[in-house]
Amino acid sequence: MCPLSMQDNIMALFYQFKGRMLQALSETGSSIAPMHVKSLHIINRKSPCTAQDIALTMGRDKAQVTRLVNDLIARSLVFKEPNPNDRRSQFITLTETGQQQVLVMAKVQKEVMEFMQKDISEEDLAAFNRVALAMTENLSAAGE
Amino acid sequence: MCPLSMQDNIMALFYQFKGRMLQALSETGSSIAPMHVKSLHIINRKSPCTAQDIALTMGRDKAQVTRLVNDLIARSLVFKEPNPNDRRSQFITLTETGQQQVLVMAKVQKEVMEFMQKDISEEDLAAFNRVALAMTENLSAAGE
DNA sequence: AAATATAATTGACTATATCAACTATATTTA
DNA sequence: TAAATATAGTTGATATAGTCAATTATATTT
Repeated sequence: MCPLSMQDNIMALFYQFKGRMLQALSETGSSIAPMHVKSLHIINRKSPCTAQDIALTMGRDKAQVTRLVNDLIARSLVFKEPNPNDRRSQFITLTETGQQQVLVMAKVQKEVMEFMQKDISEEDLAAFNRVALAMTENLSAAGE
Repeated sequence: MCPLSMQDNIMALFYQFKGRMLQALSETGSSIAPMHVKSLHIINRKSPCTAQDIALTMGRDKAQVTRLVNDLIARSLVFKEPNPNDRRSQFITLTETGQQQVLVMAKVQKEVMEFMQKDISEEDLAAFNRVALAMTENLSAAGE
């Protein structure tokens, strides 16, 4: 259990996971970028959703979110409505097409996850999940 | 053990890990980009190392590698020598400064890893590591 | 010797990401 | 309530990451 070899394992897993997700996504035929996928998921989960919500959830710059949302609007995946509580901000909502896209992406994610978990026991998966959660908590605690 | 919640856990872990590594790296004072770090590790491990080796190991474009190596040379972290076996290519080697930089980066990685593993038992870590390896194998098998 | 392959470079381009300045609105406080 | 301050979002400039096609100089194959 040497920390360095574990580092390598984690990095390799990250790398493979990312690559597989990208490939699976491109195989759906929809030429949608990873950042677009993440934004759509956030918009799908949080309602109402403002640009600020997206920026905070993704931990990214407001400027980038503005451009991201503009791209999504240009692709007819989302639209904006005025926020009745605050005239500075707007609510961002999925269009019909956007909702369909979210379904496709969820399916792709599920398939990659299932492929990744093939031949791994329920107990092992549960343990992995539990440790991953503990690690995430350790890392996020480091911030403050 | 629902696949979707596990997906979220993995993504969150990846995100936190990446962020912590970036932060820890910037705290060393060396303003070095992630891709530079990766290249230095590769050059450190493989000797002799050509631009082609870096491109293959990182799975990136040759053009990008050329520019990456030029940056590293400009920062006096590596240098080039003629490859005696092939006059088209050159060997890329760490300078003294480059070797020091690799040591600093390895220390940073180790610290983040240890922080991440805090209060997690040896058994759990071993299980995590084993499952991570199995998952990586599943994912890489998917390619062919 | 000619054709083909490979290593590296360069130019042009696109995507991703961040910072600082700005506009418009909200909120706080004096 | 008027002035100061904070916040939501946009824009411009710039940096980093990544790709494609063309080119040069060697190597290898036929």
